Amino acid sequence: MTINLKQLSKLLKLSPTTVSRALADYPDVSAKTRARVKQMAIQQGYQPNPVARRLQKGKTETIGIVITPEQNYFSDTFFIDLLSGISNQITRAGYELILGVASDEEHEMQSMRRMVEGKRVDGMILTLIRERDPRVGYLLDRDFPFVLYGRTRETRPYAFVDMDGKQAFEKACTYLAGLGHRRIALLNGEPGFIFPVGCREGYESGLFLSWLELDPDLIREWKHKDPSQSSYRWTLELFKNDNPPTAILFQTEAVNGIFKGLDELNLQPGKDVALIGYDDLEIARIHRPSLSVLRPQAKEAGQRVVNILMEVIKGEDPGKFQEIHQVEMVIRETSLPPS
Amino acid sequence: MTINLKQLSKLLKLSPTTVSRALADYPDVSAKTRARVKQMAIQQGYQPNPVARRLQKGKTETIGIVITPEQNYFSDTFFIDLLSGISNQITRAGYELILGVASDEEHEMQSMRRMVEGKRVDGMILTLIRERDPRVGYLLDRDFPFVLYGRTRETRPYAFVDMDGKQAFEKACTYLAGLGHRRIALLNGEPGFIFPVGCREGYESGLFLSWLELDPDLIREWKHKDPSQSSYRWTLELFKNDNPPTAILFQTEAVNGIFKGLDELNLQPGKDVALIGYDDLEIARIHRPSLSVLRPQAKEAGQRVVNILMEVIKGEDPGKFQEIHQVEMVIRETSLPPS
DNA sequence: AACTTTTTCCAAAACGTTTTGGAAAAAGGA
DNA sequence: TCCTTTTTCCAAAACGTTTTGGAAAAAGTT
Repeated sequence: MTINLKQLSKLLKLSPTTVSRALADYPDVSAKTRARVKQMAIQQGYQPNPVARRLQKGKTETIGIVITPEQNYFSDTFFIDLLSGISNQITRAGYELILGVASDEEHEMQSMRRMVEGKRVDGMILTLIRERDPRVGYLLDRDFPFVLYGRTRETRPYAFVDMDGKQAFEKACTYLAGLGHRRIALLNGEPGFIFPVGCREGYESGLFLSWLELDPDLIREWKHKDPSQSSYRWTLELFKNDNPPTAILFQTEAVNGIFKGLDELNLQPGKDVALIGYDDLEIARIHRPSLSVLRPQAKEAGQRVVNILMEVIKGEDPGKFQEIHQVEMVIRETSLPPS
Repeated sequence: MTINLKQLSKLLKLSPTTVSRALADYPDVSAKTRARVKQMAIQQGYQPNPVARRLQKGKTETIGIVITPEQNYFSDTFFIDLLSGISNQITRAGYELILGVASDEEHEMQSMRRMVEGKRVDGMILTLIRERDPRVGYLLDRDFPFVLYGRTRETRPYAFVDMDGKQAFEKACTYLAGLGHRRIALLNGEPGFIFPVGCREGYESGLFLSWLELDPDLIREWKHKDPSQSSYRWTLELFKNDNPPTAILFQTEAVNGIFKGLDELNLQPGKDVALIGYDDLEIARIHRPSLSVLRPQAKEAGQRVVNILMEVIKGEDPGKFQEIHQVEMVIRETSLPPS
């Protein structure tokens, strides 16, 4: 069960060197002994001790990620899908994923530094990226391998996988305009993070392409810590406008607050107000009427992040890996023409 | 930055032995040199290479956990709170938390075996426990340290931290009965998992203590994979009863389906039907009327799990560590007397 | 002063791999 | 047969710690 290389080689009457090389498919061990070694290894359930291998190889075979619960990141399926893609791909590479949970920005940095400076990981994965993200500068400064899920303001080249939020919101916006909506509101995510920036760009571009005016009164931002509460208040406020919107674009995370607000205003989602959310959370499918959404492929993105990180760890130029993934639109019941 | 012990000892004109022992506060190094060593270590930013230490110590200093996304485990704050408590405590101990994400029961086992048989962890944390859980037998068979968050059917002693679901549901049930409710329904979690068992026991005990009859028509179970959909159907079905309930106990996870069902039946939550959910998710606080809940202290539980696991790894008898934590009841707006 | 005890330090071994740099054995070529 | 090349194997070193088992130096005792 817990046999090691020396014992295995004794059993085979071979040197540890040969056994090690046989298992690693080196060409300088004969096919016959290689087969014999492999068979015995399986029979004895031999698995090389990862800690010893790491020491010798000078690698930790480990990737780090730090998540923060205060931001409602785990709500529903999106993040776990991303994590699932990451985890599976890391396992496939024979690596380990170590997880840090930090309560705020400061602890987030602290947790990352422990991993990096403590030589506990070979690379980092960063999520929930801010517009100016100190983590990116930190990692670039010490030339440490990392990949972002998202983007940030940084002139030096770095690797990232991002969803094309701009294109997604542009698509949703022009779609609604095509249906005849003229007053389209944007309930955007918290300023400071990078994602809402793209959403806004796409929204404005969509308006422009549809020959619609941008009305600042139709744009608001909710708080990450409390998406429902802030979006609820914001929805009420929005319809005090004497020329209220007939459609709203938003992140699905905030949908409970919007539904609540519309309900209070006696407005029916889909019928009186068209809605398209970003992220296909469970609530979107379950709600009646079901919510039209923009659906990012989180699992695939997670896998790409890992594959890229492996290349960067190998020494490839991070600047070569900058991927922007398209986002599909799922039309359900809340994206009707204005009544 | 990346100085190692040998280099540090050269700088100090001491042997690596002495430096190592000085940093570890061994008594056989003089106070003077200890101070000198520590100061230089800080100045040079020396941190012992964890991989090398692990090899020498014969420990991985790593704890494993496997989560499964298909079950809606990550919904909202509960699980991330648990994970947060676990992670923080593990870091405090100088350990690492490695995470596996498995899509189903089979991969869950596979991921765990890789950690255990691949000597990648010193101990396992298990969550989302089934009534008969093969993971527990597996770990007990090979005498591998682990702690459950939850319980299972197993005669051999093992360590666990569990919430007192029985007491919680009993408390909620007698509370509702005390308000005058005579028809109290239970919308329980999926059979096969351990948690609904306790909920049911508490529910039945609560009825008994309140001199109420148990009516099997008032008990249903929803599916883990799709809590909202199944609980929605179940809610509609429940009120076809010619003697419908005036109150429902359930896991908050399923609340969207219940709200949806009640809405369709033109029943107002809180007013026409009293509701108490288990788990204080965001939706519970945000909803109007706000949802009365049973609130488990997930973070504290996570910390206890880790502390216990550390003891078990040290060789303590796991049977000594069996904790059942009380659950507090938070009365909000959905637990009024029957109208 | 001579002996004992305590304090302070360190060389060497060990943890379990992989890699380096040959060496022995087999095969091929003349 | 003898020399060269190729194939097959392995001893030793290395990765960076901690621990073991002293040894030297200092302090204390008589």
